[in-house]
Amino acid sequence: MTQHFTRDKPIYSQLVDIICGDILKGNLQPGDKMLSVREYSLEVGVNVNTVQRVYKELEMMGLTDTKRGQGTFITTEEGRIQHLREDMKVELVTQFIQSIAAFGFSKEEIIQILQRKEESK
Amino acid sequence: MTQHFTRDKPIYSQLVDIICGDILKGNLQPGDKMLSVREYSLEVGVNVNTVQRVYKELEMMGLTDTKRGQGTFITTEEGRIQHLREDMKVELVTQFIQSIAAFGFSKEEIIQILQRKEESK
DNA sequence: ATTAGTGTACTATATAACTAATACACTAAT
DNA sequence: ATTAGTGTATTAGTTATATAGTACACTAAT
Repeated sequence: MTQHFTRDKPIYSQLVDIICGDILKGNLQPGDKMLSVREYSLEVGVNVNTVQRVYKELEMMGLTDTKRGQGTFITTEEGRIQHLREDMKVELVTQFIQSIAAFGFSKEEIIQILQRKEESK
Repeated sequence: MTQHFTRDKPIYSQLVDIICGDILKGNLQPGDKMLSVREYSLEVGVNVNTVQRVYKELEMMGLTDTKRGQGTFITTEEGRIQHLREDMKVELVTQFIQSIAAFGFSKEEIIQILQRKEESK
């Protein structure tokens, strides 16, 4: 079950994004035990150290709790998840607005296209 | 006049973006002579080779014409610029939609925020 | 006490991306 | 022919990323 990665971004970073997405979408619920670093490294076909870095990032973001010897678990403090959700939203939108301004598009012009687009699920 | 760059993206790439923006916004007009690689390298405080890479990219994108010994000029084929404009627009929106889907946001939710945001110029 | 499963730390290596320094080559004007 | 201004090529060094291998440390179950 190897994953496909883009080359414009480090693998560990893409994995963080994927897991964040799974948490925000509820695929990973508070309290859920995550795969061990070794299991997950096999699952996605990367080195253990890469996964370790992913898990470290997630813990620094406050999204996971690591219990040495037991495993890594999705945080049960749902406030943190909601917080992440809001932060993500704002950051995404802010960056997007910066981009469209940098390239000389108007907000209205963009919203128009956005509304016409199919929702990609 | 040194520029400030972010560290999550190569300098050359940021410079390409800036120049693309200037072209799309009309700050750089078709036929305009660009700064020489050496001038521009001083202007933004990076190495000549970095600028060279920027100019190479721009030429590959069809946005500039390079005349060895004379300089680099904004293309006079305005169709290319319009083409770039459309491509940029679609790409920006597409990537954005992918992101918001990956993190589990709905399009409507995002458009709402987008509309409330100030236009950042 | 032992064992299996977990996260963690460390060192080393390979590779690619990025940047830098320097030298080369073309063009136009004098 | 020379010179100043241009783009181009080559080589080298730095950094980030990813990987590999190995060893360590904690926990729970037996």
